[in-house]
Amino acid sequence: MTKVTAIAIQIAPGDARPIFRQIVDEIRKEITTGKIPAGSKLPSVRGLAMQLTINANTVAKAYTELTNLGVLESRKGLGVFACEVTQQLSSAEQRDKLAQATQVFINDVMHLDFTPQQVSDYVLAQFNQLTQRDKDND
Amino acid sequence: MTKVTAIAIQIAPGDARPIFRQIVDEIRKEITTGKIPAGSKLPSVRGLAMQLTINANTVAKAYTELTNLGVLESRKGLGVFACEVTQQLSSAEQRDKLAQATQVFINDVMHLDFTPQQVSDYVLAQFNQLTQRDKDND
DNA sequence: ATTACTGTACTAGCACACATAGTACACCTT
DNA sequence: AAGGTGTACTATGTGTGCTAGTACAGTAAT
Repeated sequence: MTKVTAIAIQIAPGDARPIFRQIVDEIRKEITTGKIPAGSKLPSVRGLAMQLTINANTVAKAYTELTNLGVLESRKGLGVFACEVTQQLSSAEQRDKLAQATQVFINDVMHLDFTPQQVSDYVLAQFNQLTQRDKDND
Repeated sequence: MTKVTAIAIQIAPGDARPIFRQIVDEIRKEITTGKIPAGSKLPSVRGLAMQLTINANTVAKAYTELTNLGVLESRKGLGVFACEVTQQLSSAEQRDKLAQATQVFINDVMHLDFTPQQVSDYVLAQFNQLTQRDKDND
């Protein structure tokens, strides 16, 4: 039997995001950072639902979206697995996503009393810290 | 009669944000960048609703939120006006908001094939460009 | 005072997303 | 054959967004 990779998700009631989206974001992050190795098996929809004390359909919805994103691969009767390759977007699409996310981000922080340089520096620091922490956890 | 500052809002049907939020974001941005001068009068809830062909309640909802944010000031029977001072958040609250927005932003872009430095540079460029464009439009 | 304009506060209805619950089916391993 | 897997339904309840209509209080101009 393939070893099932445990997932340390915590559903936050105060989080504005719906439950299925919290699951999508968390699993995607853990796969991107390598916490969930490529090819490893994830908990079953019923198992993860039991663990998080939520409905199995909610987990299935998250898994479906992750499958459509190319992050997960599901095999009927077997389970869902982390994909080997996760990057299928073209350069143009990637620039598009970066531009869109940046616009939302700037719209959020432009009302604060920070200079563009301060914001940019903070982003860099946080981004690097996240990458560094993931390496430590390997 | 006080001159009413026109608002060049366009409601985008494809936008995922609800209508009242698009209004909030746009007005807040125009006030932050100075396109809407402090103290100037904004269109009435019914007027702006007519202009955007939406319901007056939706505009009222946006105005209420902007008033709670301290961006607008409303006077019964007179109208709503852009506030003089818009910053009432403490340093701690501002850092909090920056941290939260940054976390969401990184979570969005970390799946792309960009280095932290590239992302940080792009944020800086876009932020500066926005500030610059606003100065040009003065 | 009357009129017309302002913001504000309700109620009602409709549509949609989210989440739960239950059931059923096809697939795979044991 | 049995049990665990993903998947696909239906039904129900809840909350949000938006529209529509009505009503009320405040302000300004006449």
